[in-house]
Amino acid sequence: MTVTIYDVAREAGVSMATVSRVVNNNPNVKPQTRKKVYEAIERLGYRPNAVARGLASKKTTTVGVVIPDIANANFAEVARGIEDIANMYHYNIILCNADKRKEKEIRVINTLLEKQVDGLLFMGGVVTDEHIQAFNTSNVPIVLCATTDEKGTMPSVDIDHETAAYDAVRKLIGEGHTRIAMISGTLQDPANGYARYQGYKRALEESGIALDESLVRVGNYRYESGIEAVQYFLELGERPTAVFAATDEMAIGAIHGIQDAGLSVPEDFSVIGVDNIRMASMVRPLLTTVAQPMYDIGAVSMRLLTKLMKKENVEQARVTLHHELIVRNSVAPRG
Amino acid sequence: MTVTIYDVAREAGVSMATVSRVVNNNPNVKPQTRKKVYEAIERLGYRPNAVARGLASKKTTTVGVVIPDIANANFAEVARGIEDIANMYHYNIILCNADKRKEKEIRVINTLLEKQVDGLLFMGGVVTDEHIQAFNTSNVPIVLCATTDEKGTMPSVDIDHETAAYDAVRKLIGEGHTRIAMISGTLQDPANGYARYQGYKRALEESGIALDESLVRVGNYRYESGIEAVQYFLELGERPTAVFAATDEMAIGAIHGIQDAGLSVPEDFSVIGVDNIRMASMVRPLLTTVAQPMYDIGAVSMRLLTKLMKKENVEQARVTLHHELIVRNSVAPRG
DNA sequence: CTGTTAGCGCCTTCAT
DNA sequence: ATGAAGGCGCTAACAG
Repeated sequence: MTVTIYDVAREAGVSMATVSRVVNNNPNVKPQTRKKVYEAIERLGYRPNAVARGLASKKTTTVGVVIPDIANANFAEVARGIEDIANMYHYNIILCNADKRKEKEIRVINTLLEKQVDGLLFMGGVVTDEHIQAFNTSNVPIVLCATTDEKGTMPSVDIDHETAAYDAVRKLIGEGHTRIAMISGTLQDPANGYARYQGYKRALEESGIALDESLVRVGNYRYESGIEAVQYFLELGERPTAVFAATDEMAIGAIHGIQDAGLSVPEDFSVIGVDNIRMASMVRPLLTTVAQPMYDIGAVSMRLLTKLMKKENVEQARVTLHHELIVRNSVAPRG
Repeated sequence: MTVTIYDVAREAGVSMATVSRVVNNNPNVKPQTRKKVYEAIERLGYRPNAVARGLASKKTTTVGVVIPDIANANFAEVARGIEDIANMYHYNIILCNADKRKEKEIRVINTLLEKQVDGLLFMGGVVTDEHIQAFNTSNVPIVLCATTDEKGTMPSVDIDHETAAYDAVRKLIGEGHTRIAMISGTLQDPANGYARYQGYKRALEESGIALDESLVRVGNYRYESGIEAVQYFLELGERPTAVFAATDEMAIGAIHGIQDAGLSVPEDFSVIGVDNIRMASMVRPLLTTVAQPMYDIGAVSMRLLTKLMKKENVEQARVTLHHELIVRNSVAPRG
């Protein structure tokens, strides 16, 4: 049924070892022999069995990527960065989704490890002690991609979320706003949640603006929660004039919530987000936001992983990439 | 270094076979023995090696999913359907992206086959003869998911794109529109391209509306091409009053292009799309569109694949799921 | 209910 | 430059 290396060897009149060599591009094969083997492979339609190869060589040349949330808009771009570098180093990558459920994330990590991947990328979710515990059972390197662990013990590639938020709010303050609301993520989320909230607080503090807790709403990162938050803000006695959303998707919800109430962005209300998802350019007005270098986050984390897999020594295992304010049309000076 | 089934056997004072049995939930093990083995596993931190297991059993309990375009908005929802069913049948799924490049799609298919997946899902891309040829070298079942091959030789799960387009255009006609433009996909794409164009033509024909080729623009499925198309329409002497876009993303581009020109949707211009991507509800006005049952497409195709993998006999290997018109706010009667 | 024994398809020394 | 042979870690009959 299935044709094996042995069949090819017989067909070509050589030994299995030789076939193995040509399949693996080992230079120690006479060109003529190589040709014979290739012909036999062609004739028989031989396809190497990666499972057997993995068992024998103890390497699978594949890295597993766990995606806590496949619907996350950042994901595709990060994945592209990962893949480009992976291809460059001849690794296959396999993606596994975990639906944002911690239990499933752990399960997926274990599945990938059982499959003997040569390395693991954990992308953009919250990293708990349970995760760390699962990571610790691994004897292949793991790097966090677009996230970090609080303790800072794992290799990781991410931006400085606190400063990103800080810069966004500074932009609003720079335009003269003082009543600045925030639509936050859950504060249990260190990166997209807590850190961004801290950045908001710091920017206000530095400008001598008192923090007004009634101006902070916790959302769930989704569009709808942006709408809800803004509806709440609009009913406040003393309305804010600007809102900082911890993610673009919530920022876009905010824009629409404001527009649905008959107000205009940015004339009546300025809105700024973080992430620079593709949709930020697919909304009216175009969203002003702080861009994360998604592609680079993916590329750099994969590059870091290749080094770790090759046991090259890396100077800096926690890298922080730069974010950038993207000025578009959703922020205006206070009227 | 790595602990194997053999180590566990020694530690528990049983044979490898017994350890294998408990790991695989074979009922033929005395509870007491089972307990001993579990304890040994715990003590040693044993993790089964899926590669070795795959080689020995000739099954990997994993199915590969090739994703021609990871940025495609439908993808996440389809993937969710696939996964839910896969979990139900205890299959792991591994995703492989191919960046919409045919050459890479073929490569990914081969990689997955080399990895000895038990089945393959090819999701939503154009299926060429080269694809078919690659599929034919497989000795595991393959099903097309959210796409079909022209010849109709492969198992597949999809909607009827021609009728979906037809229904969308009928809706426009029902509202009194007669000058109806279309933003099409590339006509080489049988499903999202050609079939939807055919549906457009049929709807016009049936209503006695002459096809005006100047009202058809070919886009590339992306937002920007929706904007461009509509800019072109707006410069026409006799403007259309409604536009049918072959995909929601182009439809949303159309909405914004119209708005950017100072006109209103749907007052000045009706817009309808196909797909019902999540963003269709994240735009103003909300997009009227024809919904594809993405989750179901994923779920049904995975279910079909499980049957094929178990060699159960399936009555109908090409299934067509129903689409549905979702009336929202982007279509109005002709003014 | 448990142990023994062959492989699964390939890589990898070690000879030659 | 090539071949022979011993595993890699596990499953699957087959015996008992």
